[in-house]
Amino acid sequence: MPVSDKNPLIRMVDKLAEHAKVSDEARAEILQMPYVARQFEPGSYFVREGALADKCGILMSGLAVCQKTSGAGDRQIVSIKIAGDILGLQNLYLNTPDHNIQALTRCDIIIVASKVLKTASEAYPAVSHAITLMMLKEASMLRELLLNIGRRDALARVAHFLCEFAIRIDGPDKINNRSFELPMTQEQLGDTLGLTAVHINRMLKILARDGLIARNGKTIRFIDWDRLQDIADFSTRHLHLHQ
Amino acid sequence: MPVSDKNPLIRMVDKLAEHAKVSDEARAEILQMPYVARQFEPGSYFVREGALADKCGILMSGLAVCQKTSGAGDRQIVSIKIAGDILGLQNLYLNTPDHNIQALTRCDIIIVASKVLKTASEAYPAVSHAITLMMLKEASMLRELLLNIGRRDALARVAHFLCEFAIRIDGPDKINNRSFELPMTQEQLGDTLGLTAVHINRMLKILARDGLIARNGKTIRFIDWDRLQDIADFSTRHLHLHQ
DNA sequence: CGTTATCTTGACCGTCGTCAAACAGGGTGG
DNA sequence: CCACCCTGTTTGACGACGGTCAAGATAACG
Repeated sequence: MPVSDKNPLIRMVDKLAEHAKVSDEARAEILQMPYVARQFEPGSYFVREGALADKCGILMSGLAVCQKTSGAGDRQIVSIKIAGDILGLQNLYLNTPDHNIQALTRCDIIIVASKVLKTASEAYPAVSHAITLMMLKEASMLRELLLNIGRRDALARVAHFLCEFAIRIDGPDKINNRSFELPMTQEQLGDTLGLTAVHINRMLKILARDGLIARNGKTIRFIDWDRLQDIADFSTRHLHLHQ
Repeated sequence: MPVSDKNPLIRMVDKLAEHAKVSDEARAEILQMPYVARQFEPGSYFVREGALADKCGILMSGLAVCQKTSGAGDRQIVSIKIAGDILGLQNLYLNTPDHNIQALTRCDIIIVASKVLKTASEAYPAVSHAITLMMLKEASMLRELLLNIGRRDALARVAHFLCEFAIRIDGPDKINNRSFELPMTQEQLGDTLGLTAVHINRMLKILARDGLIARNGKTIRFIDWDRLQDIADFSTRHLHLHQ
C-alpha cells in the first residue's frame, strides 16, 4: 500500500456520498480498506469478460471504457468511465463479468477487493444504497446510448455524445462557449457510437463547419450549445443528475 | 384486492427465489403485501418516462417492453419483459423513470407500491440481493443489445434476437427443432433492433429460405440451431443463467 | 363479411462503410 | 536538430446495406 499524504479512498467516499448520506463510521470503514494503486497503459484491461473478477476500483485519472467484442472482432464501447467513477461494481454480485473494462488513456486506478466493498455495503445501508443508485444510473445511460445508436442518425449521435460527455466532465452549468478535452480517437468514438472513424470525422467536420463547435486538436469548444443540443435531441434526464 | 385461490404474489417470490435464497419470513412478508391486479391493453403504459413512479409490478402474462422515444418520434425498445418478470424495479430507488414501460400484447400485471417492496428488501438481505441481481442482469442484456445494434448487421441482429428470446421463454435446453410463439409485429421487432419493419421482413425471409428457421404465422421453429447461433454470434453468457 | 392492421414484395435512393492515399503530429533515435 | 516512424486525421471515390415509398396479399378482428 503506497505512502501518500492523502488517502485515495477519499475519492471513493466522495463518490458514494454523491448518492447517499454516508455516516462517519461508514466513511472510516471505507477509508481503511486495503487497496493497491496501479497504473494501466492505454489498451490494457482492468477486467476481462468471462474471467474471474474479484476486484473493483476507483478511477483516479484517465479515461476507461466498458466494452464488448463481437465474434467478428468489432468492438462496441458501452460505457465511458471518467475520473472519480467506480469500476467493476457489478463484481460485488457477479463473479463472471459480461464485459471488458479497458483503459483508453493511461489510467490510475485504486484497486480494492470487491469482497471488502461488499462487506462495507452490507454493514452500511447508505453505502449499499449509493452503489445501487450508481448501477441504476449506468443502466439509464445504457438505455440512452441504445436510443442514440438505434434511432438517431450519425450527426445526432456525435452531437449527443459531445453534449453528454461535456456535462459529465464539467457539470451542466454555463455550457455555451465552454471548451473541454476529448481524449479519444475518432476510432474510439466510432466504437462508442456504432460508426466508423471515417464517418465520425465527417460528422465532426460538419458540426464545425455549421458553427456548432470549434475544434483544436483534442479540445472542443461549444459555439452554439442550444442548436447543438437540438440537433443531438439531448436532454439531461437520463443522467439523473439530482440524486 | 381480488379474491383468488392462489396468491399471485407467489410469482414474485418465485422470481426472487431464482436469484437468492428467500427465507420463510421474507416469503411470508412478500405474500401479504397489498396489491392490485390490472389488465393493460396493447400499447398502454404501465410507467411513463418523466412521470412520478411509485409502483412496480409483476407481469403475470403477456409481453411488455421498456422503451424510449426520440424527439423525432422514433421508438427504441430497450428491453423485453416476459411473464414472470418484475417491472419497474428501479422505481424502488428513483422516482422519475428514464424510460417507458409499455404493454405490447394484452398484459396482466400485479401492481405493488414500490415503497412496500423497498421496505421488504431493507428487512431481508436476500430480497435486496435478488433485486440487485435482477437489475444487473438487465444491464447485461442492455449491453449485449448495444453490441447487437451497434456492431452486427441486420441478419445477425434478427438471428440473435430469436436465439435470446427463445431461451428466455423456454430455457436453454433442447433447442434444435423447438418451436415458440413470437407475439411481436415486425414493426416492434424493428423498434427493438434498430431496423425498419420492412427490413425485418427481409431478414426473416432469408433465415427461412436458408433453412435456419421455419415460420408459420407467429410461431417460429428452429431448424438448424447451431448454424443460427453462429450467424447470430450468440452466446448465453450475458444472460447470467447461473445465479 | 367488411374493415383495418400486418405482412410481403419490388423499385429506388441515401446514409454510411470500405478502400486508399495524402497529411499532420508526436515521439524516438541518430 | 533533423530524420524517421507510427498513429491518427482528413479527403475522395465508390459501393452496399438498409431506409423509403408504394402497392398488393394476407391475416386479424369486429
